[in-house]
Amino acid sequence: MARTAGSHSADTAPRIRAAAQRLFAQHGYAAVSMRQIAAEVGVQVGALYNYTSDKQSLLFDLMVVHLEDLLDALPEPDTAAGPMQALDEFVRFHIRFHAARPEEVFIAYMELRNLSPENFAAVESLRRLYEDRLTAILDAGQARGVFRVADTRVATMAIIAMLTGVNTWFRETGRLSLSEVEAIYGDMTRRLVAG
Amino acid sequence: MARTAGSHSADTAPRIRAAAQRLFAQHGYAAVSMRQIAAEVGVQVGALYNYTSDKQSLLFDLMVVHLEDLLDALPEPDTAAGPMQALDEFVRFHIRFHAARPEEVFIAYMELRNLSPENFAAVESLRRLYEDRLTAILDAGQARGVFRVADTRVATMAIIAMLTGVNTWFRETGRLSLSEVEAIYGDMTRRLVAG
DNA sequence: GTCTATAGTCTGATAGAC
DNA sequence: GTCTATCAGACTATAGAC
Repeated sequence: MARTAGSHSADTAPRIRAAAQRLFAQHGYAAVSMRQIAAEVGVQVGALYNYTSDKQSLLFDLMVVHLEDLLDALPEPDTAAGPMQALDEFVRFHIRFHAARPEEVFIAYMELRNLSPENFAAVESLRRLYEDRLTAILDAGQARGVFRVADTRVATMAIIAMLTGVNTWFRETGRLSLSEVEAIYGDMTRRLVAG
Repeated sequence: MARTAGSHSADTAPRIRAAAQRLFAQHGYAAVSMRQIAAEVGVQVGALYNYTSDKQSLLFDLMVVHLEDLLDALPEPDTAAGPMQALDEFVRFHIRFHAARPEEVFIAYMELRNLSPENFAAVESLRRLYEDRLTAILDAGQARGVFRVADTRVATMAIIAMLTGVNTWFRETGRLSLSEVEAIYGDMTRRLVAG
């Protein structure tokens, strides 16, 4: 595959993605200029528009890929194992996945209002699919009498908020290891829903 | 008290505050211009600088006043009543206070990275004081054997994240009333820490 | 206290050379 | 595919008239 004249690097596209992600997470979408992104990549601003139609779709792509990765990576519950183990697996997965991607998570939560209405709707429906996976676990546990929850939808929102909150304070170099944190949150979540 | 020549309204200051709060919450600090704020108030942009030294201190003031109000409004635990009741009161207070101030809460969480380093430190120390109030309740309950928590600091962060998350989905016109929500979260929190 | 005018800089996006 | 140059407008903050 011959390079087009003037092409200096075959992987400009992922480098633009990475630069946008880093800068959006650090300064916020609205505060970052296309020129800043170009400088981080090492190209001039005009070159960015070979890879993205505009700044908005740079943000939208980051969010969609993140949420699609999240949905793809979430393990299917082992129906033979029961709801309690499914819940435990969800908790550990959520914490591990989110701790590994602090920038993506930050952007996905903080920049929702900078999406166009259509893009916002698309992102929200992906997020809703993820929430539904936890609600299904809670409903199954409730039906079998393993869980006793006043409202599975409210419990879903409560648990996800609690788990995602880990990203606001957890540091690799901190007092607790990630697996200790997983264990503590696993315990808290079990107690939250136990029948 | 005579009006200065050219003064059209004695309460321009609070109207600037209100406009900044509304616009920052809706569009984000970085996306809002001083001209937009001035237009919302009904003055020209130059007039704003009679009331604020710059855009940054507009944001900082909103956050500080919000957090000071929060700390002032938080009831002192009734030491005779015991930790379980203190926890319940904290939960209900937190949900009620935050539900009543969605804009302030949104700004206080989303715009931290737009604070200057000194302003960020000041805001973080106020937030820390609030967190400490919950940690103290958990420590007291732990000491008396009423609570059984693996780590009171982690439980503090988990509970506050869970409670604050209510603001992302609760609507006055929704399926549940605010007092129903308070009751559900009160129950979940008790189970989270129960000994 | 509010106005208008302005300084100096930055913005997203495009056109056309190479 | 990347570059330079450019458009048309917006930005924060200030100065000085009233």
